[in-house]
Amino acid sequence: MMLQTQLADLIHKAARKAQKKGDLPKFELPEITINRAKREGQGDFSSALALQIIRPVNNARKEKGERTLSPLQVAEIIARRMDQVDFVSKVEPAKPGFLNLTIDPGWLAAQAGEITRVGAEYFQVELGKGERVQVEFVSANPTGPLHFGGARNAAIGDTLARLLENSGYEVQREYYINDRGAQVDIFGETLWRRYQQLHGIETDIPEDGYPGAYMIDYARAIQAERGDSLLALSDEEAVPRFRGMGLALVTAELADDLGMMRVFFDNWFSEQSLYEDGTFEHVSAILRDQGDLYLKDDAVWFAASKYLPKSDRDEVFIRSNGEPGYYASDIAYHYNKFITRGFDRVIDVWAVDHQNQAARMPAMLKALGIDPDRLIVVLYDLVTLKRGGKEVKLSKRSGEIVTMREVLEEVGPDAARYLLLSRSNEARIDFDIDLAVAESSENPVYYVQYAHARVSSILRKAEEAGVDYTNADLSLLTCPEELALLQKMLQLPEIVTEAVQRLAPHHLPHYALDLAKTFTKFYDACRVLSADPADREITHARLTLVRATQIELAYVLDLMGMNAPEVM
RNA sequence: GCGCCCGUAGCUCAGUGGAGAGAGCGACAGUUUGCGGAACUGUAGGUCGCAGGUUCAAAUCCUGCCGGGCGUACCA
Repeated sequence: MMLQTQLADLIHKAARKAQKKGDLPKFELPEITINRAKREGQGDFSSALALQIIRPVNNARKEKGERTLSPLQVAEIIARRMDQVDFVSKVEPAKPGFLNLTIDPGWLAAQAGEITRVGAEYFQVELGKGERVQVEFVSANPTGPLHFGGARNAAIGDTLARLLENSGYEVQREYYINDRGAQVDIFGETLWRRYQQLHGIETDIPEDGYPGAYMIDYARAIQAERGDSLLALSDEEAVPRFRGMGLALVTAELADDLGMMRVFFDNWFSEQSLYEDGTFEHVSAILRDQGDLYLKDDAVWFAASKYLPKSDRDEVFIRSNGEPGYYASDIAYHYNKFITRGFDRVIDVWAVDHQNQAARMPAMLKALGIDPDRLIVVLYDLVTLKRGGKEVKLSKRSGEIVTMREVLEEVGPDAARYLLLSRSNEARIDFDIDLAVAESSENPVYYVQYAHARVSSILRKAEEAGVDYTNADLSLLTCPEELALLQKMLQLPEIVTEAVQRLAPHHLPHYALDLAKTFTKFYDACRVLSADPADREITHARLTLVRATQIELAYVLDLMGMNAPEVM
């Protein structure tokens, strides 16, 4: 159990006991929150419980005609009722009413041994209890290569999935393929025209088609496989054929590109399939039977406003041309997620320009009888690319785009993932290519990985020297840098909990940098390896601490989908 | 116009109810015959956009305003 949870339990029990024994009046206690101390002399953790409950305490006392208490006195009362435990060495009430707790240094030192014994599991928090959650992300239109903006989606979605997997959730990663509708029809037609052009036929691509050169590459791939055998097709025959072949090419390419980013999907879900397997029909029937659909201006509308008290906006369900609207697909898709496949929770990762769409999701879920809280849409802001201090446009009017692949080839997946994760979802990112490739101190990616390489180097040297530190006397770990490192290490479960509960993966890179920093300070202050026999014991203890650090650094890097290099 | 998000150190950003607001980079001044110097130490730098309010306690919650981004389709 997380240290803070244990401390909160301890204080809760003490307060309850004080109430039972009559030291404090009886009333429902608030949830106990534990804060990390910010400065020296305030212990390691604190609780402000006494301040929070001062009013009900004194109200009750006044009713009984008793004298009122100060928050500090209440803190003292709680402190007196606290159980003795091995991990807390000091409990100090402090003005104006805090309760400061100090972690026992001996217990702290012993955790280095626990970590080496248990491994990365030591840092895992059981939050999911086996809950099945789907993370749907990227889901870019399958009409061309992934542009670099999609890389942020990939980094966020995949890291959320990793966080959840390591916190007791059963996770599925899904890519939703928008393989039907006008967009892909035009894509198919463009491809067909490009194919014809390759064979010397004079024809233009559609006006609102896809002008990018990559379309010619796809046409070449088809040409390579089928030669000119498809030229005889009529337009009516060709467009769907080319649409299908193009989609297959693009999805294979998407999977390949995402693999470069170390992102792998468990499932690629076809939008079209919702219309082939009857889901759409079924959902339509449900809504129709509930009276949620109505006809207006030759289109069928879904009465979304019925389910959202603050909104008077309805959504087109079937357009006047007879084609289902995008929202209709979304209803069917989420019916499939929650009802057909029965996920307990679904996370959709969308760019912020889909904010309105996100706001409309609760209405459909309510109409389907699904608790809207089971779906969380994670919105993230856009990415701009910078090179030489200047912004590089991700997509140009010519149809050319800066692809995720070309950026990855330049900066590598580690730097890309770290930098794309390092800002909160709502913040816009300026991705500086020059910084991403810089092998210098200004690049945090290298600082973190370098710490791991350095740790590995020490352990490698120890192994070469045949040092066996398995039964080290960890009580020797007493200097400030050693204890600071241990404190920092034990913070990870809090960070992970925060990241999972708020679906905010940006806490990871910040923590990783912090951890690397704290280790490097220890490294600088405390010599680990020594040939002097007098240093034998302390060397063994410190090697245990270094090994524990290695386990944790590797784990944090893995949560971010990054490599933990032993040599750089 | 309306809706959502953002506004914190020179720059890039953490911090969403707890004590005196943090980190990285940059600037300045130092450190080093050892485990990887891609290092370490120190200094300077802030009306937390502005104004009210709630609270024992506000960068954090509420209201209004200012500035910026995004959105406001029978597109996905």
